Amino acid sequence: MSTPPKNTQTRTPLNRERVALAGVRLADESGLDSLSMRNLAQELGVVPMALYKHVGNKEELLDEMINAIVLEIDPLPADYEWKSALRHRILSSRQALLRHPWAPHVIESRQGASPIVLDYMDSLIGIFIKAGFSLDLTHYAMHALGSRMWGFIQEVFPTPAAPSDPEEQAAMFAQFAARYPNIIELATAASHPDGSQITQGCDDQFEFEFALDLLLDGFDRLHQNAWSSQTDIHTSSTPLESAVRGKRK
Amino acid sequence: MSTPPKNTQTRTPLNRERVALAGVRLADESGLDSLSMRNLAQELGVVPMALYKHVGNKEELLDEMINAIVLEIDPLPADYEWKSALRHRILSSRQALLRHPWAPHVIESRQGASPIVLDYMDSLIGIFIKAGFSLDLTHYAMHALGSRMWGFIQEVFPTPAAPSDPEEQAAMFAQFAARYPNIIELATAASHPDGSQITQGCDDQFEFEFALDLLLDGFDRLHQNAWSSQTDIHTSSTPLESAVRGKRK
DNA sequence: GGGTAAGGCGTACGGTGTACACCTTGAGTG
DNA sequence: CACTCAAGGTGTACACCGTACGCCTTACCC
Repeated sequence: MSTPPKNTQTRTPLNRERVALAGVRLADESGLDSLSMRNLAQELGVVPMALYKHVGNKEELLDEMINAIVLEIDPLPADYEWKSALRHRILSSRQALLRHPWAPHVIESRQGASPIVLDYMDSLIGIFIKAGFSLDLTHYAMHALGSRMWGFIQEVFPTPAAPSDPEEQAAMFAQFAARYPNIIELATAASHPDGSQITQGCDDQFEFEFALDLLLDGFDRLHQNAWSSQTDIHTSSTPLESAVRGKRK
Repeated sequence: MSTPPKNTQTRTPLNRERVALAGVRLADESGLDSLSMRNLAQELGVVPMALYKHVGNKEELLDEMINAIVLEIDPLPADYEWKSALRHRILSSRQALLRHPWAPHVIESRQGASPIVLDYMDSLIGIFIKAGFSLDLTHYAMHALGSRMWGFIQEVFPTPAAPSDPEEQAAMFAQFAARYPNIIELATAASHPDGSQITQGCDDQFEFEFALDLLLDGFDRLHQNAWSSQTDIHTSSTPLESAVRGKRK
């Protein structure tokens, strides 16, 4: 019987990390839809079931892929001012996620954070606490950040692609303007503002920082006004109003 | 040949809406994972491929299911003040989505809004515009709302379930406290605050309204200060600061 | 009554995740 | 050296998925 080519030395055995990294690469290059256990196995020159010696199931694979990305986030500087530290951390996370466009969708589908993910969240909470925020306010601030703590926010504001044919485009535009006057007004204003500075429709980065700073400034104000969910909850139908406008009486 | 039982009158023919509604029901009762074309067909007493006479493909089915939910949202009152109108509309959307826990995940997975979804967004934009908001600010405000305009926000703040065995639980707690001191501090504070008013860990509704009001108040302040992305963008590294703190100078 | 089209049916294909049994290899030990 | 044993890779098989394609039944209209 003919001996197969001896490639024993080229075959370094797989492990959890190499599988996860290959998963990240495959998703980066071919999209999340292409990330099947079969495709991934082929990419690694291995039979599909071999992967299960390392990851248990596909969910675990996805968990591990997220871990790999979270580890790309910049560590905390030693000394910092809370707002800029949060800002920097979150924008760094955003950069990491922008390198892996499939990641937000996967993060949202996780249930139960891995230790590495918990490390990240613990560090964010630590920033608030170290700055003297009450645990109460810290709690709600973290919830208010939501997925923004990862540097992304679900884009639920689609811009339907216009057809290329100009005539058809005009017809569709007219039809659109009739039914959605406000959307059209917004869209046309954004495409050529006064200064004609904004070229394409949207500036994702600016939009993100706009909302992030709005939240951070809001936290700041509540913190300085010693906001508390306990004292506030029954004094106003909108619980923030009194604190936000300054403690009146 | 034996004639099959004549049930012609009981069999009302399917249509797009009935299929969508059945899909909503099935997802409500059995979860989104159980919503396969096969299961849905069985629920309707029909063969799987029959559905494709009405919906084209599964994505279309999901689109239609979302439409059905959006139509549950309260209509706009005739006269309104912008902040309470937005608040009411969004909280009403939240109520609709709470009845269908699978909906957020589906909404996020959509690309390209249906006419009915666009109607909803157009109405939100209209609230801002009618209140005199600049198109500029309206644009960023809508983005800042993100998925919050639907009344949900991705919960990326999991609370891993504690094991039932008390001894094991204590061990896990100690281990947790060592690695995630801030998370533990937050969690223990939330579970028995000063007034011991909060019973369970979190109050979703309050958390949601906290963040919503924080944003709405922020929009309000920017609007009153005549905020603009153009004038602001180069005067401060954090674009909001100058406007938020009041136009100094 | 004959044509027509809508709507339901049946089969089949290629894809998925993964359970289970098997085989190969290399290190450790008598 | 021979033996064991476990880790890691293999192969087959199953249930399920979305859906393409062709056929058949039924209701209606001229």
